[in-house]
Amino acid sequence: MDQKIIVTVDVVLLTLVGERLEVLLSRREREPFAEQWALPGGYVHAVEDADSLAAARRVLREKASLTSPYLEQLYTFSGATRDPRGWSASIAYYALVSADTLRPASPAPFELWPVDELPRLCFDHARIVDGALERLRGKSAYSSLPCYLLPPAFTLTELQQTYEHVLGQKLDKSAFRRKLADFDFLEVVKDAQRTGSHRPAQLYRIREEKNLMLFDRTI
Amino acid sequence: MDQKIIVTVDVVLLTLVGERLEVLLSRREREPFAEQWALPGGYVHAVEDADSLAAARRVLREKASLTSPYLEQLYTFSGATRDPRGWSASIAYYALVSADTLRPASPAPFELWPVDELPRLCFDHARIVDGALERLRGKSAYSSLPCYLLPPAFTLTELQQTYEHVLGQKLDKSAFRRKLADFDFLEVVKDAQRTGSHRPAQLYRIREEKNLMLFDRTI
DNA sequence: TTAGTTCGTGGCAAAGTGCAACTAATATTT
DNA sequence: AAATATTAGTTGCACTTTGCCACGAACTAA
Repeated sequence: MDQKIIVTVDVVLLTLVGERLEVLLSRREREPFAEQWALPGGYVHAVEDADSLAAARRVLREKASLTSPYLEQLYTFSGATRDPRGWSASIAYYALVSADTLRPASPAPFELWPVDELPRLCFDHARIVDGALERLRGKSAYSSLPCYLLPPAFTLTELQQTYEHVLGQKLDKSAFRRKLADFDFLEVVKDAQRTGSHRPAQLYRIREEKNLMLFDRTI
Repeated sequence: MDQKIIVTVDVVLLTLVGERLEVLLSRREREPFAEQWALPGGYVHAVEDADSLAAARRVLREKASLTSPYLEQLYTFSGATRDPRGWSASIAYYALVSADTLRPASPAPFELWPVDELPRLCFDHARIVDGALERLRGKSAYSSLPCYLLPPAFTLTELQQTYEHVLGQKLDKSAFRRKLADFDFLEVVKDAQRTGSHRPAQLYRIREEKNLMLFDRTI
């Protein structure tokens, strides 16, 4: 080994609050940059973490009490100058959760910030957030990724609006539903409807055997 | 820092030889696994490498005398058990080059192996190769990535065949050319034709201002 | 009952795609 | 010199997919 290298994981946890994507930030407890806003993260613990995914899960568990959101490796940001302590590599992950997942812990050591009104972030964390947004938006056009921003059961209109907010464009209702039917990764939740102020809407969920679906064309 | 962590870069260099994708492998010079086949790679040098991309470039320069191929970060493979020396993280990159780029250095410390007839590889390098192939194949369906498996100037038939070999399926000639025209990232090389045993073919190159193009639909 | 709103589906014109035939340009053969 | 073979590049057309809009269905509220 050439010299000691700092290895951390950082997690970009995204959720949809109303029409806006928000990201979970926490105040750093230690130097450098103590008290400033940063992504939840920390050193990889070689004794405790089997791999970097396990480290990311641990971070989410410790900082946001989350157990199993959608979690995917994003990119590794590295270099000599991104951390004042020395040459560092941050293995970045991004996580998607429904907004209500975060409600319970209210007096929490974290806050949700809209992605287009972020405070100044430590290190290169602003770039990491940008990378996560680019990945989310790019991948959402041809995958079922936005489902993970919703609770387990949702209506087709809710799903369409989620796609619209993530992609930043309106979609056609009938074309959207035709494609959902073609791709065939949802199933109706029997006898479950979203009952509101008007005609009730059928609830759907991701079919159990399907995980993230990649489509052969755009949604 | 919790404990010392090994940080390396490994590069999956892919090229198209005839109809088959091949990957560059080299024999390891040191323990562990000395003399066995592995991806070109090595420790990140904190003093020498500005970041992991620079480290990957250095590896390619040292092991394959390559200066500027298409080079993109793939994924970071990490964990306590993938390297017998301890907890390690390999920041993996993949590179694409045209076959003729590798011809010059003939008595070289590396060999090209067809991706579906690989020898036993060290560490988890077989998984890393799989990841690179998955990325290449996935991304090729909606991007100009396969261009980088060709020399700077090429005919449209050569480009179509490259797509076909990477994607593993035949494409329609007229639809393929219509889409190339729509996406508009190629330009004719004036007065340059591939002259063979029959009708000559116009040579094209990637338009200078365009880098990797992502299409809004499949090629 | 009636009006208002959202859910869900169907029709249709326009755009995109797959298939095959056609013309063009060259080398090779006769 | 003419005919043949082969690859390059284009065109026409049927078929599929998409975008747009409207309609009926189901519920709440007045």
